[in-house]
Amino acid sequence: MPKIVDHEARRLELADAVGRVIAREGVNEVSIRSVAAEAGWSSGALRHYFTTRAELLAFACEQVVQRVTTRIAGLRHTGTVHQAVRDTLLETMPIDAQRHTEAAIAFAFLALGLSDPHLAEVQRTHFDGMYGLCLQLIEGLDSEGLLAPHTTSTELLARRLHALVDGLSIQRLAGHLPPESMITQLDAYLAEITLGTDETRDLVRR
Amino acid sequence: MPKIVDHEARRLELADAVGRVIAREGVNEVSIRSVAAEAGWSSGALRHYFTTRAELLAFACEQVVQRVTTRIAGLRHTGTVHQAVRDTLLETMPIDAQRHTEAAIAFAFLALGLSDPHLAEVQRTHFDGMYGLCLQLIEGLDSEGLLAPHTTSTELLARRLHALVDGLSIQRLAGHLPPESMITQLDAYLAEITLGTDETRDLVRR
DNA sequence: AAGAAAATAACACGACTGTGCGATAATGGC
DNA sequence: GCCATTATCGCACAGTCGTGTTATTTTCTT
Repeated sequence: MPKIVDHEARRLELADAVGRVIAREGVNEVSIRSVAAEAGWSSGALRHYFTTRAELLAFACEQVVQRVTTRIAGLRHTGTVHQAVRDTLLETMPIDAQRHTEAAIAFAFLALGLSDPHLAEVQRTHFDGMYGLCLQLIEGLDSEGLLAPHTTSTELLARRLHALVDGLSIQRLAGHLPPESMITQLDAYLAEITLGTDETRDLVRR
Repeated sequence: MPKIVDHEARRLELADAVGRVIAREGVNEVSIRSVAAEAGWSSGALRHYFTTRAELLAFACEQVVQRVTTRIAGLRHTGTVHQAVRDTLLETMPIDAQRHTEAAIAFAFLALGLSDPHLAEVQRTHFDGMYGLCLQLIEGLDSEGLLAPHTTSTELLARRLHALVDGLSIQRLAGHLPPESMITQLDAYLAEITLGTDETRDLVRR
Protein backbone atom coordinates (compact mmCIF):
# COMPACT_ATOMS: atom_id res chain seq x y z
CA MET A 1 0.00 0.00 0.00
CA PRO A 2 1.16 3.51 -0.65
CA LYS A 3 2.16 6.29 1.58
CA ILE A 4 -0.85 7.75 3.31
CA VAL A 5 -1.02 11.37 4.39
CA ASP A 6 -3.78 13.17 6.19
CA HIS A 7 -5.32 15.18 3.37
CA GLU A 8 -7.25 17.46 5.67
CA ALA A 9 -4.15 18.27 7.69
CA ARG A 10 -2.25 19.07 4.50
CA ARG A 11 -5.03 21.34 3.31
CA LEU A 12 -4.97 23.17 6.61
CA GLU A 13 -1.21 23.53 6.29
CA LEU A 14 -1.62 24.95 2.80
CA ALA A 15 -4.30 27.35 4.03
CA ASP A 16 -1.82 28.59 6.63
CA ALA A 17 0.74 29.15 3.90
CA VAL A 18 -1.84 31.19 2.00
CA GLY A 19 -2.27 33.33 5.10
CA ARG A 20 1.47 33.87 5.44
CA VAL A 21 1.82 34.90 1.80
CA ILE A 22 -1.05 37.36 2.15
CA ALA A 23 0.37 38.76 5.37
CA ARG A 24 3.79 39.28 3.82
CA GLU A 25 3.12 40.23 0.20
CA GLY A 26 -0.58 40.94 -0.08
CA VAL A 27 -3.40 38.98 -1.57
CA ASN A 28 -2.37 39.81 -5.13
CA GLU A 29 0.74 37.70 -4.78
CA VAL A 30 -1.16 34.52 -3.96
CA SER A 31 -0.55 31.96 -6.69
CA ILE A 32 -0.11 28.23 -6.90
CA ARG A 33 3.61 28.67 -7.11
CA SER A 34 4.02 31.24 -4.34
CA VAL A 35 1.95 29.21 -1.89
CA ALA A 36 3.80 26.01 -2.80
CA ALA A 37 7.13 27.74 -2.23
CA GLU A 38 5.89 29.17 1.08
CA ALA A 39 4.85 25.71 2.23
CA GLY A 40 8.14 24.25 1.00
CA TRP A 41 6.70 22.04 -1.73
CA SER A 42 6.52 21.91 -5.46
CA SER A 43 3.55 23.22 -7.34
CA GLY A 44 2.82 19.69 -8.49
CA ALA A 45 2.54 18.48 -4.91
CA LEU A 46 0.11 21.25 -4.11
CA ARG A 47 -2.08 20.12 -6.96
CA HIS A 48 -2.73 16.84 -5.17
CA TYR A 49 -4.73 18.74 -2.58
CA PHE A 50 -6.06 21.66 -4.58
CA THR A 51 -6.52 21.27 -8.30
CA THR A 52 -7.25 24.92 -9.03
CA ARG A 53 -6.35 28.25 -7.56
CA ALA A 54 -9.98 29.05 -6.80
CA GLU A 55 -10.24 25.88 -4.73
CA LEU A 56 -7.22 26.90 -2.71
CA LEU A 57 -8.59 30.36 -2.03
CA ALA A 58 -12.07 29.13 -1.24
CA PHE A 59 -10.68 26.70 1.31
CA ALA A 60 -8.53 29.41 2.85
CA CYS A 61 -11.58 31.63 3.21
CA GLU A 62 -13.74 28.90 4.69
CA GLN A 63 -10.90 28.19 7.09
CA VAL A 64 -10.86 31.80 8.24
CA VAL A 65 -14.60 31.81 8.81
CA GLN A 66 -14.42 28.61 10.78
CA ARG A 67 -11.52 29.78 12.90
CA VAL A 68 -13.25 33.04 13.77
CA THR A 69 -16.46 31.16 14.49
CA THR A 70 -14.60 28.78 16.78
CA ARG A 71 -12.94 31.64 18.63
CA ILE A 72 -16.25 33.38 19.16
CA ALA A 73 -17.88 30.18 20.38
CA GLY A 74 -15.01 29.71 22.79
CA LEU A 75 -15.24 33.17 24.31
CA ARG A 76 -15.99 33.10 28.02
CA HIS A 77 -17.62 36.39 28.85
CA THR A 78 -16.90 37.57 32.36
CA GLY A 79 -17.93 41.20 32.25
CA THR A 80 -21.10 42.97 31.21
CA VAL A 81 -23.25 42.02 28.24
CA HIS A 82 -22.06 45.21 26.62
CA GLN A 83 -18.49 43.97 26.88
CA ALA A 84 -19.43 40.54 25.56
CA VAL A 85 -20.88 42.14 22.44
CA ARG A 86 -17.76 44.23 22.05
CA ASP A 87 -15.43 41.26 22.42
CA THR A 88 -17.41 39.21 19.96
CA LEU A 89 -17.34 41.87 17.26
CA LEU A 90 -13.65 42.56 17.82
CA GLU A 91 -12.92 38.90 17.10
CA THR A 92 -13.99 39.57 13.51
CA MET A 93 -12.07 42.80 13.08
CA PRO A 94 -8.39 43.50 12.22
CA ILE A 95 -7.20 44.44 15.71
CA ASP A 96 -3.87 42.59 15.54
CA ALA A 97 -1.59 40.96 12.97
CA GLN A 98 -3.39 37.62 12.91
CA ARG A 99 -6.86 39.07 12.65
CA HIS A 100 -5.59 41.57 10.11
CA THR A 101 -4.59 38.69 7.86
CA GLU A 102 -7.90 36.96 8.42
CA ALA A 103 -9.82 40.09 7.55
CA ALA A 104 -7.63 40.64 4.49
CA ILE A 105 -8.47 37.16 3.24
CA ALA A 106 -12.16 37.71 3.83
CA PHE A 107 -12.22 41.06 2.05
CA ALA A 108 -10.09 39.80 -0.81
CA PHE A 109 -13.04 37.57 -1.58
CA LEU A 110 -15.18 40.60 -2.28
CA ALA A 111 -13.24 41.07 -5.49
CA LEU A 112 -12.77 37.40 -6.30
CA GLY A 113 -16.41 36.53 -5.73
CA LEU A 114 -17.54 38.87 -8.46
CA SER A 115 -16.09 36.64 -11.18
CA ASP A 116 -16.20 33.10 -9.81
CA PRO A 117 -19.68 31.84 -8.88
CA HIS A 118 -18.42 29.28 -6.39
CA LEU A 119 -16.32 31.84 -4.57
CA ALA A 120 -19.40 34.05 -4.55
CA GLU A 121 -21.26 31.32 -2.72
CA VAL A 122 -18.55 31.02 -0.07
CA GLN A 123 -18.60 34.75 0.31
CA ARG A 124 -22.37 34.81 0.62
CA THR A 125 -22.21 32.32 3.46
CA HIS A 126 -19.67 34.50 5.20
CA PHE A 127 -21.83 37.59 4.76
CA ASP A 128 -24.97 35.88 6.02
CA GLY A 129 -23.03 34.55 8.96
CA MET A 130 -21.82 38.01 9.89
CA TYR A 131 -25.32 39.42 9.66
CA GLY A 132 -26.65 36.56 11.74
CA LEU A 133 -24.04 37.30 14.37
CA CYS A 134 -24.94 40.99 14.45
CA LEU A 135 -28.64 40.18 14.67
CA GLN A 136 -27.99 37.76 17.51
CA LEU A 137 -26.02 40.38 19.43
CA ILE A 138 -28.59 43.12 18.90
CA GLU A 139 -31.50 40.88 19.87
CA GLY A 140 -29.53 39.65 22.85
CA LEU A 141 -29.16 43.22 24.05
CA ASP A 142 -32.80 43.91 23.33
CA SER A 143 -34.12 40.89 25.23
CA GLU A 144 -32.02 41.91 28.22
CA GLY A 145 -33.55 45.37 28.07
CA LEU A 146 -30.13 46.88 27.46
CA LEU A 147 -30.88 48.34 24.06
CA ALA A 148 -31.51 52.08 24.04
CA PRO A 149 -34.93 53.17 22.77
CA HIS A 150 -34.92 52.86 19.02
CA THR A 151 -37.34 53.79 16.28
CA THR A 152 -36.37 51.01 13.93
CA SER A 153 -36.49 47.22 13.89
CA THR A 154 -33.76 45.08 15.39
CA GLU A 155 -33.11 43.68 11.90
CA LEU A 156 -32.33 47.14 10.59
CA LEU A 157 -30.12 47.86 13.59
CA ALA A 158 -28.29 44.59 13.00
CA ARG A 159 -27.68 45.45 9.35
CA ARG A 160 -26.46 48.87 10.38
CA LEU A 161 -24.05 47.36 12.87
CA HIS A 162 -22.85 44.94 10.21
CA ALA A 163 -22.24 47.77 7.75
CA LEU A 164 -20.42 49.82 10.38
CA VAL A 165 -18.17 46.91 11.34
CA ASP A 166 -17.40 46.23 7.68
CA GLY A 167 -16.72 49.91 7.01
CA LEU A 168 -14.40 50.26 9.99
CA SER A 169 -12.61 47.02 9.12
CA ILE A 170 -11.98 47.97 5.53
CA GLN A 171 -10.79 51.44 6.44
CA ARG A 172 -8.37 49.77 8.86
CA LEU A 173 -7.23 47.30 6.18
CA ALA A 174 -6.59 50.16 3.79
CA GLY A 175 -4.32 51.74 6.36
CA HIS A 176 -6.49 54.80 6.83
CA LEU A 177 -7.59 54.02 10.35
CA PRO A 178 -5.26 53.06 13.21
CA PRO A 179 -6.45 50.07 15.25
CA GLU A 180 -7.13 52.19 18.33
CA SER A 181 -9.40 54.54 16.42
CA MET A 182 -11.29 51.59 15.02
CA ILE A 183 -11.89 50.23 18.50
CA THR A 184 -12.78 53.69 19.80
CA GLN A 185 -15.36 54.03 17.04
CA LEU A 186 -16.89 50.67 17.84
CA ASP A 187 -17.02 51.43 21.56
CA ALA A 188 -18.60 54.81 20.98
CA TYR A 189 -21.29 53.34 18.77
CA LEU A 190 -22.06 50.49 21.15
CA ALA A 191 -22.27 53.00 23.99
CA GLU A 192 -24.86 54.99 22.08
CA ILE A 193 -27.14 52.11 21.21
CA THR A 194 -27.05 50.55 24.67
CA LEU A 195 -28.27 51.61 28.06
CA GLY A 196 -26.27 51.22 31.21
CA THR A 197 -23.80 54.03 30.73
CA ASP A 198 -24.21 57.50 32.16
CA GLU A 199 -23.99 59.09 28.77
CA THR A 200 -26.88 57.25 27.17
CA ARG A 201 -29.01 57.66 30.28
CA ASP A 202 -28.44 61.39 30.06
CA LEU A 203 -29.39 61.36 26.41
CA VAL A 204 -32.64 59.54 26.95
CA ARG A 205 -33.61 61.58 30.02
CA ARG A 206 -33.22 64.81 28.11
CA MET B 1 5.18 70.72 -37.42
CA PRO B 2 3.75 67.42 -36.34
CA LYS B 3 0.25 66.34 -35.67
CA ILE B 4 -0.96 67.81 -32.41
CA VAL B 5 -3.57 66.12 -30.26
CA ASP B 6 -5.11 67.27 -27.03
CA HIS B 7 -3.34 65.08 -24.52
CA GLU B 8 -5.72 65.82 -21.70
CA ALA B 9 -8.75 64.94 -23.83
CA ARG B 10 -7.11 61.65 -24.83
CA ARG B 11 -6.37 60.83 -21.21
CA LEU B 12 -9.99 61.47 -20.30
CA GLU B 13 -11.07 59.22 -23.15
CA LEU B 14 -8.78 56.47 -21.88
CA ALA B 15 -10.12 56.90 -18.36
CA ASP B 16 -13.61 56.39 -19.75
CA ALA B 17 -12.46 53.21 -21.45
CA VAL B 18 -11.10 51.99 -18.11
CA GLY B 19 -14.53 52.58 -16.62
CA ARG B 20 -16.24 50.62 -19.37
CA VAL B 21 -13.89 47.67 -18.98
CA ILE B 22 -14.47 47.63 -15.23
CA ALA B 23 -18.23 47.88 -15.68
CA ARG B 24 -18.29 45.01 -18.15
CA GLU B 25 -15.59 42.61 -16.95
CA GLY B 26 -14.56 43.75 -13.50
CA VAL B 27 -11.48 45.54 -12.28
CA ASN B 28 -9.31 42.43 -12.56
CA GLU B 29 -9.54 42.55 -16.33
CA VAL B 30 -8.07 46.01 -16.61
CA SER B 31 -4.79 45.86 -18.49
CA ILE B 32 -2.93 48.01 -20.96
CA ARG B 33 -4.16 45.82 -23.78
CA SER B 34 -7.79 45.51 -22.71
CA VAL B 35 -8.13 49.25 -22.22
CA ALA B 36 -6.41 49.98 -25.54
CA ALA B 37 -8.76 47.57 -27.30
CA GLU B 38 -11.76 49.11 -25.54
CA ALA B 39 -10.69 52.57 -26.72
CA GLY B 40 -10.00 51.24 -30.21
CA TRP B 41 -6.25 51.83 -30.23
CA SER B 42 -3.09 49.84 -30.04
CA SER B 43 -1.24 49.34 -26.82
CA GLY B 44 1.65 51.33 -28.23
CA ALA B 45 -0.60 54.33 -28.78
CA LEU B 46 -1.84 54.17 -25.22
CA ARG B 47 1.70 54.34 -24.01
CA HIS B 48 2.04 57.85 -25.43
CA TYR B 49 -0.39 59.04 -22.78
CA PHE B 50 0.26 56.62 -19.93
CA THR B 51 3.65 54.98 -19.68
CA THR B 52 2.69 52.48 -16.99
CA ARG B 53 -0.41 50.67 -15.87
CA ALA B 54 -0.29 52.31 -12.45
CA GLU B 55 -0.37 55.73 -14.10
CA LEU B 56 -3.46 54.76 -16.04
CA LEU B 57 -5.25 53.50 -12.96
CA ALA B 58 -4.25 56.45 -10.83
CA PHE B 59 -5.60 58.85 -13.44
CA ALA B 60 -8.83 56.89 -13.68
CA CYS B 61 -9.28 57.09 -9.93
CA GLU B 62 -8.50 60.79 -9.77
CA GLN B 63 -10.99 61.26 -12.55
CA VAL B 64 -13.70 59.50 -10.56
CA VAL B 65 -13.00 61.64 -7.51
CA GLN B 66 -13.12 64.80 -9.55
CA ARG B 67 -16.34 63.83 -11.29
CA VAL B 68 -18.07 63.03 -8.04
CA THR B 69 -16.77 66.24 -6.51
CA THR B 70 -18.06 68.23 -9.46
CA ARG B 71 -21.48 66.60 -9.24
CA ILE B 72 -21.72 67.35 -5.54
CA ALA B 73 -20.68 70.95 -6.08
CA GLY B 74 -23.30 71.25 -8.78
CA LEU B 75 -26.14 69.97 -6.63
CA ARG B 76 -28.91 72.52 -6.19
CA HIS B 77 -30.66 71.64 -2.99
CA THR B 78 -34.34 72.51 -3.00
CA GLY B 79 -35.68 70.52 -0.06
CA THR B 80 -34.70 70.30 3.57
CA VAL B 81 -31.16 70.27 4.88
CA HIS B 82 -31.75 66.65 5.78
CA GLN B 83 -32.47 65.90 2.15
CA ALA B 84 -29.44 67.84 0.98
CA VAL B 85 -27.21 65.70 3.17
CA ARG B 86 -28.88 62.59 1.83
CA ASP B 87 -28.46 63.63 -1.80
CA THR B 88 -24.83 64.54 -1.27
CA LEU B 89 -23.94 61.20 0.27
CA LEU B 90 -25.88 59.27 -2.36
CA GLU B 91 -23.74 60.91 -5.04
CA THR B 92 -20.81 58.95 -3.68
CA MET B 93 -22.61 55.63 -3.39
CA PRO B 94 -23.40 52.90 -5.97
CA ILE B 95 -27.07 53.70 -6.51
CA ASP B 96 -27.07 53.22 -10.29
CA ALA B 97 -24.89 51.71 -13.01
CA GLN B 98 -22.66 54.76 -13.45
CA ARG B 99 -22.08 55.32 -9.76
CA HIS B 100 -21.61 51.60 -9.30
CA THR B 101 -18.69 51.71 -11.72
CA GLU B 102 -17.26 54.79 -10.02
CA ALA B 103 -17.47 53.13 -6.62
CA ALA B 104 -15.92 49.94 -8.02
CA ILE B 105 -12.96 51.94 -9.31
CA ALA B 106 -12.56 53.70 -5.99
CA PHE B 107 -12.69 50.51 -3.94
CA ALA B 108 -10.41 48.65 -6.33
CA PHE B 109 -7.78 51.09 -5.18
CA LEU B 110 -8.00 49.73 -1.67
CA ALA B 111 -6.21 46.64 -2.91
CA LEU B 112 -3.91 48.38 -5.38
CA GLY B 113 -2.84 51.06 -2.92
CA LEU B 114 -1.35 48.49 -0.57
CA SER B 115 1.48 47.71 -2.97
CA ASP B 116 2.08 50.90 -4.96
CA PRO B 117 3.01 53.94 -2.84
CA HIS B 118 1.82 56.46 -5.42
CA LEU B 119 -1.57 54.78 -5.71
CA ALA B 120 -1.71 54.81 -1.92
CA GLU B 121 -1.29 58.57 -2.02
CA VAL B 122 -4.16 58.98 -4.48
CA GLN B 123 -6.26 56.76 -2.31
CA ARG B 124 -5.34 58.71 0.80
CA THR B 125 -6.52 61.91 -0.83
CA HIS B 126 -9.80 60.25 -1.71
CA PHE B 127 -10.25 59.01 1.83
CA ASP B 128 -9.48 62.37 3.39
CA GLY B 129 -11.87 64.01 0.95
CA MET B 130 -14.67 61.67 1.92
CA TYR B 131 -14.06 62.30 5.60
CA GLY B 132 -13.97 66.03 5.00
CA LEU B 133 -17.29 65.80 3.22
CA CYS B 134 -18.87 63.85 6.06
CA LEU B 135 -17.50 66.29 8.61
CA GLN B 136 -18.85 69.20 6.62
CA LEU B 137 -22.30 67.61 6.45
CA ILE B 138 -22.39 66.74 10.15
CA GLU B 139 -21.21 70.19 11.21
CA GLY B 140 -23.66 71.77 8.81
CA LEU B 141 -26.49 69.92 10.51
CA ASP B 142 -25.09 70.81 13.91
CA SER B 143 -24.79 74.51 13.20
CA GLU B 144 -28.36 74.56 11.97
CA GLY B 145 -29.46 72.93 15.22
CA LEU B 146 -30.74 69.92 13.31
CA LEU B 147 -28.44 67.38 14.87
CA ALA B 148 -30.05 65.20 17.53
CA PRO B 149 -28.47 65.43 20.99
CA HIS B 150 -25.26 63.46 20.92
CA THR B 151 -22.72 62.45 23.50
CA THR B 152 -19.73 62.46 21.19
CA SER B 153 -17.83 64.97 19.10
CA THR B 154 -18.87 65.93 15.59
CA GLU B 155 -15.54 64.54 14.37
CA LEU B 156 -16.38 61.13 15.77
CA LEU B 157 -19.86 61.32 14.27
CA ALA B 158 -18.38 62.24 10.91
CA ARG B 159 -15.98 59.28 11.02
CA ARG B 160 -18.86 57.02 11.96
CA LEU B 161 -20.93 58.28 9.05
CA HIS B 162 -17.94 57.77 6.75
CA ALA B 163 -17.49 54.20 7.94
CA LEU B 164 -21.19 53.48 7.56
CA VAL B 165 -21.28 54.87 4.01
CA ASP B 166 -18.19 52.84 3.11
CA GLY B 167 -19.65 49.70 4.66
CA LEU B 168 -22.97 50.06 2.88
CA SER B 169 -21.25 50.83 -0.41
CA ILE B 170 -18.96 47.83 -0.28
CA GLN B 171 -21.76 45.48 0.71
CA ARG B 172 -23.68 46.80 -2.27
CA LEU B 173 -20.66 46.36 -4.57
CA ALA B 174 -20.29 42.77 -3.37
CA GLY B 175 -23.87 42.13 -4.39
CA HIS B 176 -25.05 41.43 -0.87
CA LEU B 177 -27.21 44.51 -0.54
CA PRO B 178 -29.82 45.65 -3.08
CA PRO B 179 -29.67 49.38 -3.87
CA GLU B 180 -32.99 50.07 -2.19
CA SER B 181 -31.86 48.51 1.07
CA MET B 182 -28.70 50.55 0.98
CA ILE B 183 -30.71 53.75 0.59
CA THR B 184 -33.16 52.64 3.27
CA GLN B 185 -30.28 52.08 5.64
CA LEU B 186 -28.82 55.50 4.94
CA ASP B 187 -32.20 57.20 5.39
CA ALA B 188 -32.86 55.39 8.64
CA TYR B 189 -29.50 56.39 10.06
CA LEU B 190 -29.83 60.01 8.98
CA ALA B 191 -33.31 60.09 10.51
CA GLU B 192 -31.91 58.94 13.82
CA ILE B 193 -29.09 61.44 14.07
CA THR B 194 -31.19 64.41 12.99
CA LEU B 195 -34.10 66.26 14.50
CA GLY B 196 -37.11 67.34 12.54
CA THR B 197 -38.78 64.00 12.12
CA ASP B 198 -41.54 62.76 14.37
CA GLU B 199 -39.61 59.65 15.24
CA THR B 200 -36.55 61.34 16.64
CA ARG B 201 -38.65 63.91 18.49
CA ASP B 202 -40.46 61.06 20.15
CA LEU B 203 -37.19 59.44 21.02
CA VAL B 204 -35.75 62.50 22.67
CA ARG B 205 -38.96 63.37 24.49
CA ARG B 206 -39.15 59.95 26.06
C1' DA C 1 11.51 -8.96 -1.05
C1' DA C 2 8.13 -7.43 -4.29
C1' DG C 3 4.99 -4.65 -6.20
C1' DA C 4 1.06 -1.50 -6.15
C1' DA C 5 -0.44 2.85 -5.16
C1' DA C 6 -0.01 7.36 -3.47
C1' DA C 7 2.96 11.42 -3.01
C1' DT C 8 6.06 14.36 -5.00
C1' DA C 9 8.99 16.50 -8.37
C1' DA C 10 10.06 18.49 -12.63
C1' DC C 11 8.91 20.24 -16.67
C1' DA C 12 6.10 21.82 -20.86
C1' DC C 13 2.38 24.35 -22.80
C1' DG C 14 -0.26 28.25 -24.05
C1' DA C 15 -1.96 32.48 -22.60
C1' DC C 16 -1.45 36.43 -20.41
C1' DT C 17 1.08 40.45 -18.38
C1' DG C 18 3.87 45.18 -18.50
C1' DT C 19 7.11 47.26 -21.02
C1' DG C 20 10.37 48.61 -24.63
C1' DC C 21 11.78 49.26 -29.58
C1' DG C 22 11.77 50.16 -34.35
C1' DA C 23 9.03 51.16 -38.43
C1' DT C 24 5.35 53.58 -40.51
C1' DA C 25 1.78 57.07 -41.06
C1' DA C 26 0.05 61.58 -40.41
C1' DT C 27 0.54 66.49 -39.83
C1' DG C 28 1.80 71.38 -40.07
C1' DG C 29 5.38 75.16 -41.07
C1' DC C 30 8.61 76.45 -44.63
C1' DG D 1 7.07 69.68 -52.27
C1' DC D 2 9.96 68.97 -48.23
C1' DC D 3 11.01 67.79 -43.70
C1' DA D 4 10.99 67.76 -38.87
C1' DT D 5 8.12 66.21 -35.38
C1' DT D 6 4.56 63.69 -33.40
C1' DA D 7 1.23 59.95 -33.30
C1' DT D 8 0.37 55.40 -34.09
C1' DC D 9 1.16 50.77 -34.90
C1' DG D 10 2.82 46.13 -34.44
C1' DC D 11 5.87 43.21 -32.61
C1' DA D 12 9.39 41.23 -29.43
C1' DC D 13 11.06 40.41 -24.92
C1' DA D 14 11.14 38.46 -20.44
C1' DG D 15 8.40 37.24 -16.89
C1' DT D 16 4.39 35.01 -14.55
C1' DC D 17 0.27 32.76 -14.49
C1' DG D 18 -2.82 28.33 -14.20
C1' DT D 19 -2.83 23.97 -15.58
C1' DG D 20 -1.69 19.71 -17.37
C1' DT D 21 1.61 15.44 -18.14
C1' DT D 22 5.16 12.46 -17.16
C1' DA D 23 8.60 10.41 -14.37
C1' DT D 24 10.53 9.50 -9.95
C1' DT D 25 10.48 8.70 -5.08
C1' DT D 26 8.35 7.07 -1.00
C1' DT D 27 5.62 4.00 1.63
C1' DC D 28 2.74 0.29 3.10
C1' DT D 29 0.62 -4.32 2.38
C1' DT D 30 1.23 -8.88 1.00
